[in-house]
Amino acid sequence: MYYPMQEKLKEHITKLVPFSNEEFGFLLSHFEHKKYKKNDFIIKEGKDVNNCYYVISGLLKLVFNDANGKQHIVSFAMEDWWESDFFAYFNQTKAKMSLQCIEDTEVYSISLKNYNKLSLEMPKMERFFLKKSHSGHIASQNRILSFLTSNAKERYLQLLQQQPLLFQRVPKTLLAAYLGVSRETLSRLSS
Amino acid sequence: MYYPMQEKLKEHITKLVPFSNEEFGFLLSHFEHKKYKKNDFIIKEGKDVNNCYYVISGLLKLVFNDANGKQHIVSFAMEDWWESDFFAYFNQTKAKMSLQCIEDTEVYSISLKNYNKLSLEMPKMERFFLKKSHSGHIASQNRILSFLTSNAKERYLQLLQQQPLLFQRVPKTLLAAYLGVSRETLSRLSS
DNA sequence: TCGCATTTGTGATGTTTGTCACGCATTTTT
DNA sequence: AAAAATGCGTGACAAACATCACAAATGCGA
Repeated sequence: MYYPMQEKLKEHITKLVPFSNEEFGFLLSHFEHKKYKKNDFIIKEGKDVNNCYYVISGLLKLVFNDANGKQHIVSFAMEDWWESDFFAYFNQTKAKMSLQCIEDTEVYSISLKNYNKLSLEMPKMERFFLKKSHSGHIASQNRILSFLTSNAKERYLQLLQQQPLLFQRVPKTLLAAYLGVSRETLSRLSS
Repeated sequence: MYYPMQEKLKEHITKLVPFSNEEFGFLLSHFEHKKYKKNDFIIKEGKDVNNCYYVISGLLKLVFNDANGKQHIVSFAMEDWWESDFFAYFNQTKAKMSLQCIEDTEVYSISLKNYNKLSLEMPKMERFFLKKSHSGHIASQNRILSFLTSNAKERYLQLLQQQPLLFQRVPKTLLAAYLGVSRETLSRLSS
């Protein structure tokens, strides 16, 4: 029997760190497969964050809601991304952000307990997590740099170039909340 | 004989992951101790990035210089911070940023070769690097959030609250380059 | 298919921030 | 000690961006 979801994760992981089929079967047993519908909350602000998520398919937004009711999008999590409210996850505190489905989404989830267990049992898996964390950190730094060096129009053009698919999949309002400009300004930039 | 610098690193590491004196001696042998003077470049844009640095004492800035000759400060690295141009370091490419001393600075440096060697030889050390990388990633996300949710004055006040020491140690011009505002605007905010 | 919510564009206006210019104090260099 | 560079504040003006208001278009559920 063929499991395309498993193959996706397997390729994703072994691209960075090689694993045999047996090893992969073992590490997979630490994950749970879950499906969510559009608009479902995977993580809700104020609640516990028990899991970290690998996106098999679909699209998520990691959102911070400020005191004025405005939403700010820290990241979009697409296919092959790992996402969570990492601070709350690793420190076992309540979520300050929400993780919500923009589209129907399939994920593998791993609890912190299993994350730690797996890291201890399989040093190669800890190596994988380390590499992923490095790229996440680097990606965040690049986003910081775009705020420092670029104005709204330039950030808009950079995103259009780097993630053209996003413009077909999410409403402009959300892109504005990601770019840090108002909806109206974004609308004027794109015309 | 007493080595205060070694003690600093030892405490810094064992706070997250415990090591015996023997183990620490072994891991320390993978590092080099170096001293730099104010204004020295530790990493220079366009050059190779052979090392990652732990700051024993002093103060560094991680800077990106844009096409217009403006400098943008990605981060200040103080005592107990780890810093490098991580993209260039892990991918063995030329530096896109510079790491320069704001004050006379002492560091421990580790080459990528030794970083990988150490990670393989001591799983606990890989665990330490993983935890450090997580906190770096989380810190970057918080910085992104401050750009999304706050205007110049609010970001200025947040920095003042979170890093009050910085205001005594670095010129306002650099703080402005970190906050993403012009020197003049920052000057008006603080008066 | 109808009705309603969501999405998007656009004008008018005000606020925030950047840029250029200047003066003066402080620090560094020679 | 003189000269040069750096740091810092401030005025005047321009550019970027937010906000409020409204209308048209689109999508989606009953």
